[in-house]
Amino acid sequence: MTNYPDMDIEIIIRDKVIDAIEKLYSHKADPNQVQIQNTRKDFEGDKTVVVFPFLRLSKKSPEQTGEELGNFLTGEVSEIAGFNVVKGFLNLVIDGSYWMNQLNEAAGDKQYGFSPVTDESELVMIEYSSPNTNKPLHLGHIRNNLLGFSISEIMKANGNKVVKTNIVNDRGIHICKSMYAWKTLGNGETPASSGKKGDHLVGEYYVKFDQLYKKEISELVAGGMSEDEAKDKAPSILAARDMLRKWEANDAEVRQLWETMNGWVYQGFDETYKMLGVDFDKIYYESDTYLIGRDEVIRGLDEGYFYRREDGSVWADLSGEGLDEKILLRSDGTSVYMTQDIGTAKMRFEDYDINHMIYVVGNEQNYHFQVLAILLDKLGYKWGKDLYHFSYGMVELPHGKMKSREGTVVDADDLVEGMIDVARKVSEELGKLDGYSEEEKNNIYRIVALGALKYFILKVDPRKSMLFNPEESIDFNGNTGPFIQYTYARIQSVLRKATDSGLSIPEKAPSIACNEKEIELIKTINRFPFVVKEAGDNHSPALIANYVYDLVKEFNQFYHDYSIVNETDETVRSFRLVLTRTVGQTIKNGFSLLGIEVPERM
RNA sequence: GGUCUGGUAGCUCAACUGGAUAGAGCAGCAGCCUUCUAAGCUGCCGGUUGCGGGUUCGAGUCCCGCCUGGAUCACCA
Repeated sequence: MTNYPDMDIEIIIRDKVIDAIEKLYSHKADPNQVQIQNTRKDFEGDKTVVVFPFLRLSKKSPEQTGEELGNFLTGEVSEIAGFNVVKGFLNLVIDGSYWMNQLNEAAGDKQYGFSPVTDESELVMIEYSSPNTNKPLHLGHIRNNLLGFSISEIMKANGNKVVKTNIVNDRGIHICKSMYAWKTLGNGETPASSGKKGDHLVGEYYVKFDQLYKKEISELVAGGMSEDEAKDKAPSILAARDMLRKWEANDAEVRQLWETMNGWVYQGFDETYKMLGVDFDKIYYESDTYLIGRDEVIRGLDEGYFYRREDGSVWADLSGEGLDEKILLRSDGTSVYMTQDIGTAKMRFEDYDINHMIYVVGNEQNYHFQVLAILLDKLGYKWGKDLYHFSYGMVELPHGKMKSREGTVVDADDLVEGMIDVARKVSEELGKLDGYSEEEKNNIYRIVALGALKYFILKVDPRKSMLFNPEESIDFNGNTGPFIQYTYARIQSVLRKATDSGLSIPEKAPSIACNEKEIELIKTINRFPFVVKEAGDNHSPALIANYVYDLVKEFNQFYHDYSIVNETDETVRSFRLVLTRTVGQTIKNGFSLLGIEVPERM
């Protein structure tokens, strides 16, 4: 009999299964053939070994093979207290003392489930958000920001150094449109003079430009011009293009206006970011990177990776990679989106010693990143083909995609504000916060509202598109952020009650004979570090969200069925208090990976 | 049209990457507060996993063909 106190039970089982196959059937089993999973709840046992893969080696029935393996394992591993075989599944019963140890591994560890970041840790740079500075953030950006922030936290928890970065698309024709509209129609309106948030104000002028442009087009078409020509000749678009040229030529007046309006937008964005609880370690601006990108393209041209057409435009021929040709510089020498991304990548790798680069960008840009990876590779960057495009699905409304022109955009600030209103209403109806100051209450409304919104978005598989119905407010009951926050607050309430009545909660749980719910809870807590790792490997906050929900559901059943503070057996009470506290800690840790706060009361 | 991607309960989502009887929430119905927070707990109802083949001990998951939604293929970003 061997004891492996600190080793994970699954590793032990895997090793011993391989031993067993060798001893019993004289075959070497491939470790990958050994499939171990948590036993489903409707069967007796804790860990299950799938025996089908070994039938070829044992040349016996699934039942008999399972029996033989079970007998071997029970004899070899002290933690295995018994087993049963159902069809081709060997269910192992793990001794209660093992679970008690597992609980005490987690108990009192504020960093439970997280791997430490060390000097040797790899550096992961994560780009997310990446707004244009001509309009405010909307629901699509919210998904991006929440995913980006959460992935960053998850990568940290997996022991990586993380640099959160943002590339701000602060130049280009779209910015000039807002600028032109403001200049001609704005009468000097400012955020201060109008009381409007800066990004919203600039966004209004972007819309006004579009209206003006459309009007001019229809007038020109009415005057006999073709639509294509009208689009090209409308006075407003000519003026915007002129501004862009002046901008590139460093025209003082245009630059001044550009800086002023962008300043308004940044102030607005900062508010929104702050409210969402997201931040960045390093911000890049397209206005700083596009020229570097242009130089890189020229270098690629000189070195023969790209070619120039007769009109002067520069292209990459990717037909060898099964893709099309891609433009890199316009015939007038100005740069496109791709150019800028090449420059930004170069700057980043000069600024940091990056091991992994992750771009959090919607799946509508899959092609773009496929091309970017190839281009960087061609330009000689060894990390080019290794960049990871975290491609997430779109947020759809009941009537389809958000269209700014059709007014179906769900504004980020409005959405958060609306959520806070709902949180306030729900909370006031329940009346549990009576006696708190307005400030305390407002903070709780904020925490709950954001918890609801963030959980709603993060619980779905990021790769899939998701539906948001603005008509129905996000739920606060069931599988939701507030339900989980509520359970956390409830746990804190129990712990307060314990200390208030003079009970001390020990660091480690005393050994007791656990009931089924307690074992289930420990098993669930025990899964957390694996879930964190899996979430990192799969880049999926949803795995964390679904896990925390499982844990909380489990706890609420336990809470309903058993007393904690009111338990009369002192040892059992101590054990349950430690268990309860550990569940609370695990909820908090899990939610921190989603960027969701937990309230002490609600 | 080429490429990529999705289709699971009335609705919104899961399913440990090929494992046991496909699970939750919402909505609907029926119960549980004199006791640690009822934003909770317990039941009931709800499914031919788009359709048809194939691969194997075993398929929602892998392969092929249809049906169907979406994205993308610009001197837009």
